[in-house]
Amino acid sequence: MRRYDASEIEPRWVAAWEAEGRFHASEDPADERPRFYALDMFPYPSGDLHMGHAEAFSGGDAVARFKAMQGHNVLHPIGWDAFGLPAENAAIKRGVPPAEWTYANIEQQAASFKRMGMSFDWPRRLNTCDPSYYRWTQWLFTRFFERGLAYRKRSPVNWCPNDATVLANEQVQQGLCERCGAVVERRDLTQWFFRITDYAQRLLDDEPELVDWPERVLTMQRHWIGRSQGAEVRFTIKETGEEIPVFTTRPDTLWGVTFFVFSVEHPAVRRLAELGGTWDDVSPLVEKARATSLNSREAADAKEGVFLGVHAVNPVNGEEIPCYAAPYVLMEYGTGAIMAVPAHDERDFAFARAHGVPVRVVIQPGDAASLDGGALHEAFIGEGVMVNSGTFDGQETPASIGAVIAWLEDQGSGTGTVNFRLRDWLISRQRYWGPPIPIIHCPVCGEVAVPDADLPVELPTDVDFKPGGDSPLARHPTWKHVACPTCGGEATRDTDTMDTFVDSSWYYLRYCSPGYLDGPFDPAAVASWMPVDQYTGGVEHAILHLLYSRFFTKVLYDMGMVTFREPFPRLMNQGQVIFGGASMSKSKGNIVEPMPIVQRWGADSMRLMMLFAGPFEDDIDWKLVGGDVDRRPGVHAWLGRVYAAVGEAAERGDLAEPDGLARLTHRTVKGVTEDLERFRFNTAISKLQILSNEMRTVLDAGAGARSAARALTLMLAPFAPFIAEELWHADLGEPGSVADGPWPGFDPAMALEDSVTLIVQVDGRVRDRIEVPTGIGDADALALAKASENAQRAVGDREVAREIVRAPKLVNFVTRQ
RNA sequence: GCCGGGAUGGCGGAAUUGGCAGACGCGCGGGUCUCAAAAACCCGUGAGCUAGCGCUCGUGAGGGUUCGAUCCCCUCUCCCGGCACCA
Repeated sequence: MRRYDASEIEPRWVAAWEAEGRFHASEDPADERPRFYALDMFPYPSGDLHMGHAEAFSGGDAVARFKAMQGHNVLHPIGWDAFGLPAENAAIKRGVPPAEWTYANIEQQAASFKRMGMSFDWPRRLNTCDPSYYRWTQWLFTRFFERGLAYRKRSPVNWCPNDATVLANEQVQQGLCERCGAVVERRDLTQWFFRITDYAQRLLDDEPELVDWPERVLTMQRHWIGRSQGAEVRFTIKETGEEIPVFTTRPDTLWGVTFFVFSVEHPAVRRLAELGGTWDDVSPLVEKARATSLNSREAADAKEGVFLGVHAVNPVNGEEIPCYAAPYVLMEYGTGAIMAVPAHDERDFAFARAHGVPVRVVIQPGDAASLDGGALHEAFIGEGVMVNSGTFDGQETPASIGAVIAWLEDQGSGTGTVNFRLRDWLISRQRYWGPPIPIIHCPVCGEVAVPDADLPVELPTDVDFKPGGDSPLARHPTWKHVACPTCGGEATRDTDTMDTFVDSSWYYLRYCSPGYLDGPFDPAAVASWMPVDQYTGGVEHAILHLLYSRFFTKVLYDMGMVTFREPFPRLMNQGQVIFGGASMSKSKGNIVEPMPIVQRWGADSMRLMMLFAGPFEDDIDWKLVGGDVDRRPGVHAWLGRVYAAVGEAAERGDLAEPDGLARLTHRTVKGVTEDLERFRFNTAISKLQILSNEMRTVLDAGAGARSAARALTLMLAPFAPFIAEELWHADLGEPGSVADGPWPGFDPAMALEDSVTLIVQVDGRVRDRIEVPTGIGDADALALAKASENAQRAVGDREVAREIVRAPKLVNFVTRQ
């Protein structure tokens, strides 16, 4: 008997597909097939492909191939997110220029993808570090700049001392650098930002257009945007007369304000403390805060804080209350100062207790008893009735909040407002491996965008790219010196580069027309492909890449460059590939790589292992499902059986096929089609295994199975494209590529089981099983059930009180107890 | 602390609308073939009781609804992920 040998089959088809130029999306206007844009998050070239890529792309490719077989004109592009810190750091470690290292990895990954049989539209490949790409990243920056969406400001920012660069808030995880894990520091620096906060509300409003996003990603984004409705209330500093606004979600507690707190970084703190004669006490707190990261792991002690020696006047009642500076108030949220209501806020309560500030109850809980005679043991933060609040007494939350806001606005001491947690996106980096920010600083004209005709501003190659205190570009002797585009005078280039997430915020648009020279993308091509029909990628981008891309798309929409507001209506997150319950890492020594598996058992087996291991969105623990690379995977053995069975079925030609097999084939087509639509690869493969098992039985009985074999081969193609192509040609003798389909259809009547098992229960317990025709009626089913000896014995001499009949599935006799 | 998702055999996991729990696969046990082994193929495989027909128990724990619950409701435990002084 012939033997399945992936190492003989697969390289042949890699070469054949390459030679005939398969998998190109058609731009022919006469091509009337519906278009389908299947996009996988593009990889980062920091080495060869890892297990995460293998998992994600096995799934993404199955979808792309499935859609193509169904008759869609599929765009399934590939490219590389090639700029950025990891590649740069790896290059530095190896002592080679980042470009050299990056391009070498790209070629390796491209070769691996080809060996895996990914159905990419190769001529469209792009990479973000290519000047022909980042020219347009820079062009987009200048458009943002013109619209006031890119701006420079000095502010406290996240600084990674190890990578020697600033980081976006989104890149700080629990106070640590997302990339290297170093403790992030806080520095006051002048940096470039994108005004994503202008789009905060729209990022929420357009959520209904994200028709198929994982719920957890939506909640993460919602939480990150962090919308709070409330009021801005203006307090006056008694000693200076200046107004200091605060944000509160509970203006109904204004009558319970007993002190006022500034963030230690608030610009007024030093001045007020000096005025109040307390600066010597306050300054150590300020110094301490400066050294702590913005997203510090340790929340500041809510009790820590110092009296400033000045007072604030409560606008609702004119009361004078003490002002403090305390680290528990964040400069980054709200206005950097708060009105403190200890009776109704946990942190304010703890602070008040520690500093001997009075606690005044102004919200009475529904059950007044829980106030314990007015002596609070903890803050009451729930809803209730206003008390001790002048004319507002008796009003109930939440209606009271609106009433107070209306009154504040009438009084001119406050306004209803919305506050967001989202901060502007810090995009400048003091590193070499990114697109230079296309701005020229002119002593006369200020910040001037590099004219379109001068783009791209190319990265110099003769530069010491190692990270240092400033940008490597600043250290180049000549690069930054240019004439001002506006006045012609001496000026200097901005020497920072852009965050790599800027590059990846628009790559999906570039894929639609990768060689386009008149803009970042051809509007007609984008109109015909976008939005992406199915986006696949890791959940680690739940906030970063996905939020930024949504923001970019909305800006482009406002610019009239695209006609849609959301780029990715459908998103699927594949699970992580882990090992022994933990992520794979060099330090743990538990790294498994896909290519050795491909070499040993073939790409088809590797892909099937990934997709059969469990639901696509669940994590895969390779320790549990992968085993030793030298041990033959179960799916490989299965492919061997398929190879044999399809071969035998083909040899028997048109020998009659049992009706049962034909029915199973139709049922399998129905099930696999539905499973593929829902990313249920594991159950789809299981159904194919059931079909191939049945084929084996039929063949062993001497019957034919050719049409089952043909359908099986077609349905196998999205998962195991090589063996499917081989069987299609060599065994079934079909013309063309199996990848062109067409995807098999099914007859709904044939997809029904011809008989089902009728369950006979007595008091809910299964007592008999009877094979009955699918179309059996209730009366016949009941008659059969009554005739069951097993059921009769179980009923015994008890009386049947009720008969539940659900033909054709079940009859339940309920006896009188 | 808050938000989201989970918990099913030795393992990965199946199970339309509430209707045979454990599909499919791995592993394991037995067998065929072989001088032997590997491979391949066949049979078995939730637990307990039983000579057998069969019976009982069983989807994290406890309760509820129902003729019937892995599925719906309530309470709880544990696990994973995210956020974490957000005023």
